[in-house]
Amino acid sequence: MTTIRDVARLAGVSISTVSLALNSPKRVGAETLDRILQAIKSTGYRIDPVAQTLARGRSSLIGFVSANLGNMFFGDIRREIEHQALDHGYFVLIADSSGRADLERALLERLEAQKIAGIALAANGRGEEYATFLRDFKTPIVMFDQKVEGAERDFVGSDNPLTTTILTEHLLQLGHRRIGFISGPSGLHTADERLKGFMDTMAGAGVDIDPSLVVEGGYTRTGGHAQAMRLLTRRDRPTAIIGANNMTGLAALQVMQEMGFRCPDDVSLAMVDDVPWSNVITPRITMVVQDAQKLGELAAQRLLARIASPEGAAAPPQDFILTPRFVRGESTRRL
Amino acid sequence: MTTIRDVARLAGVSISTVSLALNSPKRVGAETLDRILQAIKSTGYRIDPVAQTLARGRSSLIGFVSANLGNMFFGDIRREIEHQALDHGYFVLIADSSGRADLERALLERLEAQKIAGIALAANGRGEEYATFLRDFKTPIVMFDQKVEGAERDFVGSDNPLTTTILTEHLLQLGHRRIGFISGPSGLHTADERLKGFMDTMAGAGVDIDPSLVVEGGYTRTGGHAQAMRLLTRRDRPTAIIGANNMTGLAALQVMQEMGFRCPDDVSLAMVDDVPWSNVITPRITMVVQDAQKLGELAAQRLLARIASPEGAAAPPQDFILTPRFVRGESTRRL
DNA sequence: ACATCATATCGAACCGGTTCGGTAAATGAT
DNA sequence: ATCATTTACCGAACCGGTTCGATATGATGT
Repeated sequence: MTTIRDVARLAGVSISTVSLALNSPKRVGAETLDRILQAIKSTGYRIDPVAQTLARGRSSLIGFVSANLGNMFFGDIRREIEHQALDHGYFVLIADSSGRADLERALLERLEAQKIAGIALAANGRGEEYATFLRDFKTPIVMFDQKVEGAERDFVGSDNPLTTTILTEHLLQLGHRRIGFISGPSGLHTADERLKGFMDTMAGAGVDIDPSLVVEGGYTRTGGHAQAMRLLTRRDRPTAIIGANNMTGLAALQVMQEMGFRCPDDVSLAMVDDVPWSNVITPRITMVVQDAQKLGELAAQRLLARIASPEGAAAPPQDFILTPRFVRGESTRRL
Repeated sequence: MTTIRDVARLAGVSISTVSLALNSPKRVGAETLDRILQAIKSTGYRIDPVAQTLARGRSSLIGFVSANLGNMFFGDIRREIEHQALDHGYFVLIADSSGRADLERALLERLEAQKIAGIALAANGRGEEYATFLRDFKTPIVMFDQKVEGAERDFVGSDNPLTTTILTEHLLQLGHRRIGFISGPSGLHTADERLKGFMDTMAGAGVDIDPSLVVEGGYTRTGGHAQAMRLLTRRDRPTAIIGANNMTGLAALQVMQEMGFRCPDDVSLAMVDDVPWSNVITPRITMVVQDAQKLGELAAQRLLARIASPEGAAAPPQDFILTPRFVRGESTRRL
């Protein structure tokens, strides 16, 4: 492996001059610069990113931490961030927390130890203490999807109450009153907001909510399945179900199929977020989708800006809230 | 940040002794070791992985490079590798090549510059020259899914010819003769093998193959969609279609739905590999699935073994071929 | 009691860069 | 012609570890 010293020797300059030539070429004499570049060419010199990181105290890696890469929603965001990062010379280190707050925290500390330049985080930790942890983190963090109150970080997300408000209004308009709601993990930002969107809309329409129809599916397939099963085995089962995310929504559909209910004839269904092959699923599910690509784009821009310059780093944290889009399917029918 | 020197000072020993205590504790006196550990505790010292990497010439990062993280198949493998890597103190750096060979190569070189400990690779590059590139790579590589002939690396994959052999025999038994085959990118290992499995089985059964029914869908959704469209708009369309992977298989189903064909009544369908929500897709698709988890497990074990010891590193490359499993759905019918 | 050997610890070189203070030459001001 | 300032480059310290040869001490063999 050729080092900066080899280049310096060949070009007949000191190593500090080579370093200078690499980092701020204009501060080096034109002719000297030429010789150095020539030497670099002929030796095939590649800068060692590890040594550079050690010396600079900062690497050119960006971390991406989320709960579930398998979920298309996070996958799309990841793709977009990765794309932009590569454009700016950054490499993306991806880590999957599996939704476990303790693991997530360990991952973040590990990333920090790697002197990572910045982190895009869909947080799963919660609470005062976690917010403090995030706030005091020295590495720039841009949070997406999940907002942690008190973390005082940039946040990119969707209008979550609106997602379920739209779905609930849609079902109310179709005449549904007994609506089951499979919520996400209570305490999680999006889960609480989506639940609130549902509750408020129901209350706003003067419809009583049967509390036993509001269950917690934890945003997971298995959780959604279990809770949908509970809802649908009741004698007084709901006429419609809302899944607070794609996993729980589809899990509900699966339960309907397993139990021989037809959707939407027997039970209507609506959910938040899309999945990759939704258009070959029968019936086409009515949903509210977030613009994952746009979210990723914003998150990446924000993070790169913070990393790039001291001014960017000093800017006050800002929230970016996108409006989700309603996609009508055939999984809901008029009562 | 506290460094090893702080610990040394506090424990009243030299920094080399601290390093020794950390790396081979048994070579340090019991009492000294105690003092050092105590000093580490009280200072909250964490070793700096970057400095360690620079000094050692090797990091504790493992790279995972594949074409498409969104595809559940790769996602499952990733999860398994990540899991095992974390258990052994390694961090997984994930990179998505989007199936582009040039990008993949750049990623690999970049990972190597990071002095990564090892790489799990689902290769998309092909050809003699690429094989040489992989063979001469200094970092341990374990390839999975896609085998590159001549790379002389460990390989973990499935019996690919068997995947399509099983599906083809199944369709032949049901009386199908005009079978459309949507292949993967020609030149890609699994694609070629799966195509061969189809061709050989047809030939073995004495059935003539209409070459125009064999199309290249490139393993992608869009490619599969376009080719399925071509197959299904023909006057003499096939009675059954095989998708060489999950993307192209589902794309074919989508085309059928768009064109108003019913599956399996009008056209039968079978494919290789599963997708996350296949059990809510109507009809349940007949498929041959690989054991992704097992593949990931084997790949991780192999890679960790190579990384761990010089003996492991020296072991001759070995192939691990798993047998795929047939899952009968309702997407194929007797003619 | 003396040579031999293992054990515990240390000092210094090294990994490959960055950065800052300093010097010598060139440029500009007066 | 003299002094001030800029420009181009260098030397050395530093980032935070690892590793190896050297040294001092104590144990073993005879």
